Amino acid sequence: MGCIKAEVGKVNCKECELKDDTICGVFKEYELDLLNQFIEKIPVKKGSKLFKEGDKADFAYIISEGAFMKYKVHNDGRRQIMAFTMPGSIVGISPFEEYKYSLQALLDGYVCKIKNSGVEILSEQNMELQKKINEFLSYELDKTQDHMFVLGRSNAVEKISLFLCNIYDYQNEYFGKRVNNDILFIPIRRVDIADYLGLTTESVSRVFADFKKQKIIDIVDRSHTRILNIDKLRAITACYS
Amino acid sequence: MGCIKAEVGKVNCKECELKDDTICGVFKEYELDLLNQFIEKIPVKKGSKLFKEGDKADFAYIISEGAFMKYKVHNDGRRQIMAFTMPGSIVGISPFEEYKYSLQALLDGYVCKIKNSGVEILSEQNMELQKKINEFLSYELDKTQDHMFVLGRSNAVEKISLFLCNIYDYQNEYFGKRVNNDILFIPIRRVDIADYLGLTTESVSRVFADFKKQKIIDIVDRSHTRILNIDKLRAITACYS
DNA sequence: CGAACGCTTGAATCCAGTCAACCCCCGTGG
DNA sequence: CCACGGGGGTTGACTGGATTCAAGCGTTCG
Repeated sequence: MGCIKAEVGKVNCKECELKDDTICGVFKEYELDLLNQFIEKIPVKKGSKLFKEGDKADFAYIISEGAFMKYKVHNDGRRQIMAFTMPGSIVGISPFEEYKYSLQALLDGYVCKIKNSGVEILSEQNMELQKKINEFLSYELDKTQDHMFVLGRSNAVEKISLFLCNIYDYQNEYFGKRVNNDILFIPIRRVDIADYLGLTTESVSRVFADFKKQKIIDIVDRSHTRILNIDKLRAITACYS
Repeated sequence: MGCIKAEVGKVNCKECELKDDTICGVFKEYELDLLNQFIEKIPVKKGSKLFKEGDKADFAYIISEGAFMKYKVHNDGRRQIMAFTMPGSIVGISPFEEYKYSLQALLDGYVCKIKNSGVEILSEQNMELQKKINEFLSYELDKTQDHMFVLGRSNAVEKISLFLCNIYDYQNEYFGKRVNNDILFIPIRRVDIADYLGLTTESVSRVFADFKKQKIIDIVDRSHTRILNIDKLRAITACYS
């Protein structure tokens, strides 16, 4: 992925390749030194949790490398994954005392850890940051509401189609010609896809198998799916245009 | 409801009984005069739409009286209601060019209409407002994510139970002893409840009938439901605690 | 190597959707 | 006054899509 593997610990925000794609982009050159004092870059192991729902919301995290999922679990074990979160995003930023969701890593990666109190200090001096956070939250809200539609009003085939289209578009937008656009890297287990789309693992498996039989996709391996007929996928999701 | 029926048109924000329950509460006494210049109070007819998804997002609205629903419709007619919105809330506030959802009135009421550009001007001078908007968005996001869980991981009985519990709690919190706490005023058609919960009208009807047979509720009329056994409802939704 | 995990597939089940009929209420207009 | 129509709601019979349960396979990893 196109981001630097900075040393762990203190980093130099000025040299961060990702900064213009994140919330850090609001800072002027001279402000980045200040930002540096609040930020620490730390590695994250696949499967580990940055925080859990109910934990004290002390830190926000800017994702530098890797991929994460936000989710809520109820006491009978049912889980709903709210969103997958990719490099450049900020998570855990919160005006609440406690986190409202849990965050788990899908891959090894790096995050820039910053005190939420630090964000607050910075944003009191930087109107642009406030505005950016606003925009970010509005954007998150809209994405979440779109996903509500998927959960409430789509069938299994439509859910998986849209899921694949979204990943296809993401991969094309962010990597362009640098990767094979037709092979999607999906480091997400079936059970996580299921909990994201409001299905069971079996149903996810069956729809994938069905798409394969129809030659819409090819299942390369657990985490790679080749798109053979994007038009057909788009047709299935046409009503979401 | 406990809010003033101000004259239509220009209003005096200083005298608004609702102001401390809304985003307007951030303004100092002397700032309310400035706010006045941006705000206009207008009546809203039941069934009318304040705006539709895709409309130019020129105005935000603070709900003074009435009740509204936010929703998205797809081109094949399927609809998902995102949330119901009550007095004190602000809707349509947006950093985007266009609204991302539609807003329709469930009841006759009043809203305070304010230019989004005005909100922007005000918030550049008032850090508290920015912060309040942030809090509001974070709160909305959390509520939305909770509802995602309902849509993705609950069955029909749980959905209706939670729906009723939420209204019960809302009514008790906001009206306290002033109204009969057991009779819920639900000015929402079955089809709207269905589109909110990801069900069909028939299913909603059936669950209501089932609850009635179990003496959990009594259906007074179309828009009034009496809660006979709140404990049983809470038990059904126990996993959401 | 064995155990655990993740994934797939099949068969049976069931919950919610679909289709259809009917009711009630209410407003309208002859 | 009543007839009519339409919107909203309910109920029943049937259907079907997704879940559940169960078995089996391949891969990974201690």
